[in-house]
Amino acid sequence: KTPLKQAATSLSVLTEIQPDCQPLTTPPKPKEIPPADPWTPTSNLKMLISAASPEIRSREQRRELSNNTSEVLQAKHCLQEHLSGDEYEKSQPSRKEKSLGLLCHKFLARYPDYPSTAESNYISLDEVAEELNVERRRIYDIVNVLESLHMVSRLAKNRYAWHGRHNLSKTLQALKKVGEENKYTQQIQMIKKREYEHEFDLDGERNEEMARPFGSNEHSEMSFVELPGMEFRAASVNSRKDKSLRVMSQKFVMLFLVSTPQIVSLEVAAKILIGEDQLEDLDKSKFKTKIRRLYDIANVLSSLELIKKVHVTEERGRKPAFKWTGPEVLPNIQDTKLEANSTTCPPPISESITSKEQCSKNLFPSKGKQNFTRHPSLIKLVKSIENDRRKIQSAPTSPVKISTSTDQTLPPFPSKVSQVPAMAKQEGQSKKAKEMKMKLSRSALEGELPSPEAIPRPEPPQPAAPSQQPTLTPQLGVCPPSHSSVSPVILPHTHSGVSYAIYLHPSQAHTVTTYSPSFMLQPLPCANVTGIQSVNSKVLNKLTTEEGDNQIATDNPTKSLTAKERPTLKAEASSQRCLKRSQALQEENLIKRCKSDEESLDTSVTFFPSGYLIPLTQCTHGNKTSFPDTEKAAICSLQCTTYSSPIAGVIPLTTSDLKAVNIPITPLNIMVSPTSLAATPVLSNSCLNSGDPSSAPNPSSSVLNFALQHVGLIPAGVQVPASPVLQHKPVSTQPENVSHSSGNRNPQEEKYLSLFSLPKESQEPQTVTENFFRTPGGPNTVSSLPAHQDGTNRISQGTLYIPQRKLEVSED
DNA sequence: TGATCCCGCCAACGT
DNA sequence: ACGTTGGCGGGATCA
Repeated sequence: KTPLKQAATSLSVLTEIQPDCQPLTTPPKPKEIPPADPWTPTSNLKMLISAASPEIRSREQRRELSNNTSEVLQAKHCLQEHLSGDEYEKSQPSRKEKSLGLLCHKFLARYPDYPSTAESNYISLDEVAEELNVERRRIYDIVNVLESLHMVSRLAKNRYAWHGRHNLSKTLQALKKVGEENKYTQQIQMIKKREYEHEFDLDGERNEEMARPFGSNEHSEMSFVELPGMEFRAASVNSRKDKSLRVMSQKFVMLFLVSTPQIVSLEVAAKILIGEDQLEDLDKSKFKTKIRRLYDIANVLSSLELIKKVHVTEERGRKPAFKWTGPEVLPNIQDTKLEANSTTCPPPISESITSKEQCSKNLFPSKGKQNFTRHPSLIKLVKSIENDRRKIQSAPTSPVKISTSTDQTLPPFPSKVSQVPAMAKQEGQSKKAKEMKMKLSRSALEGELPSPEAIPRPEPPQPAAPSQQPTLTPQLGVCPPSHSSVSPVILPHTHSGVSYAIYLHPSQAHTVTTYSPSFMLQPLPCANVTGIQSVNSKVLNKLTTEEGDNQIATDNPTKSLTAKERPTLKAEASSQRCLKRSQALQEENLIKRCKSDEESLDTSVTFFPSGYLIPLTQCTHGNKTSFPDTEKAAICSLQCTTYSSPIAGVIPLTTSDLKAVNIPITPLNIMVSPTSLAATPVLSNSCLNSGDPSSAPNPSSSVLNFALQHVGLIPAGVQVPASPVLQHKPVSTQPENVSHSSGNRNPQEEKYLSLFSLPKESQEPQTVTENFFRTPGGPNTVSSLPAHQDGTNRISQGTLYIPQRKLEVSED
């Protein structure tokens, strides 16, 4: 059965790429079949082209495809050349044409990003291997990493189920969480520090310090594969103990999610991954092997557009690294985001399911997808739920230890084994309850929202269902939905086809709902820093739009739908470039201003904690949940103590708490500066924040996480070294994270986009400063906007950043 | 050259 | 015993 290496026929080759979603069934393209020998180089090229073309066709702009695309294009060129003088067939496919990245693209092209729940997308390794004409071994590489992201799950022997990106955000959240728990951030710094030291003192004996394992608390070998929530892998058929690739892939991703400038160099990643298991064996060959593997993983992740390759230039030279380009991962909250313009963007559908913890307002969980796109979805929902349930039941019983996310409380996802039983239990109530709930929520919604269009997702009351769908959102129970004020409002745009996005501070959200849109204009006048920004952004926006750029917000609605189903890739936000520039400028300034060093670092460290107020409420809720019981109990208590001070009314420094609102009224995207809006103190926000699906990640939770880290850190005895250890990243870098991918843009991102719409990002190298000193206010403000994305940023606002090293990141 | 990473041997596993 | 998975690292390619 193993596919013969070269046996594949050209026919099969032609097959791939159908935009259509049905995978296995894709009928062979009738296209022309080269009469002659199937294996001429030409045929290969054709194959490549065919693979590439769909993407090309799509309006791309996005440099996004970056490597892969370019490769394809190159291949194409080659083809042309060859065609003209095809006699001497070039050698075979050329290494590039066989690259894992390309292969992965082809693989991904066969399945929809967001497969409908109903349909079962099965993957047969044999078939795929045959059709793509590669050895099965290669498919394993791809599938393994996809599996680590829960984009596929193994069903049985030669079978996998395709989930697409539905679970992605949940998975990423989980990974982020685990990463945080593992203190990867610290580990990274540690490594950097070491390197740094090495640079200076060449003697570099890796003695004492080097050898010691990171942080005092050995996060034991939590290196297991975690199954974040959802996927319950087919119990029975679990294969060999997961060893590397899968785990490695997850860890690799964690590094991105945890590190601030979301850039991770291979070297660092390899060290961390190695270090984790074995203590230091600086085995060179081992290192090399690790790197090799990382390339494999990186290729797949690149194809998924989650990362992209860049080069980091330090004094030492240029090092290969990767930058996260995937969706921003919110802290635990869930993100039901309110999609401001669901129309335009492919909905992040699955988005995570929220944790029930939040009171979210999920009432309006709009996951964009269904809300606007299709109603009948309800039915589907139910179905999917059932499906999920089924899965759960079948979940493996083997205990997996997952330190991570398992919270017994209401885990955002039902994953851990331990949870399984609970879930099963729920089953009973299951459907019916859900349905009822749905109804309720729906009605509630309708009452609130003027337009019937928005269909609220039904929420399971409890912890629920592991459904992959976004559907299950938060529970009503916690927070009565009734509060429009609290929750972000989505106004379905009824009239004009155009969707608008308005971002408001949570506090104002209700206002919006309640009042006429006219009020929207008010905020604009506000002049704080942010306000200024917003103005600029507006201008920018306009410009961009005119250019015909791919402004997501303005794009035509129809497109989104299509896009959703299509495997194609989205381009990167055009805005990046601008952002980068601005960042660069800022950085420059900053750098000039501060050249401090280690000392400063110390300072910063010290200051860190101070300056933030954390809303109490949240602490209780979300946080609690977030910690795993036992082990972290201690920490937890600590945290609670720390944070419990009643500061409910306080608003986090960050300006970022914006809410997105979709309003039909004005055709413009109006950005309200958060700050201005923020002027009004937020009421009890626990609910607000946490619940708000739309943008802000739950601040408190983020804070907690952050705090956790610190707590752990400090007590841990890991004193913060004077060196480059602290790395909080300036928000500025964040913009890069804007996701282009089809569906996963979250509101925040949207906000971002709107704020800065810039010409698409170029490939020029950008310079990034890892740590710099940041002053409140001032030019940096801009950068702070995106800050709310994670707690860290939020916190960091008051912090000082010291320029540590300047890195140049260049893209290929 | 160094960065990438394809290839496929072959061991661990499942059945 | 045989087929499936998938570590692993040599060494070919690419830049």
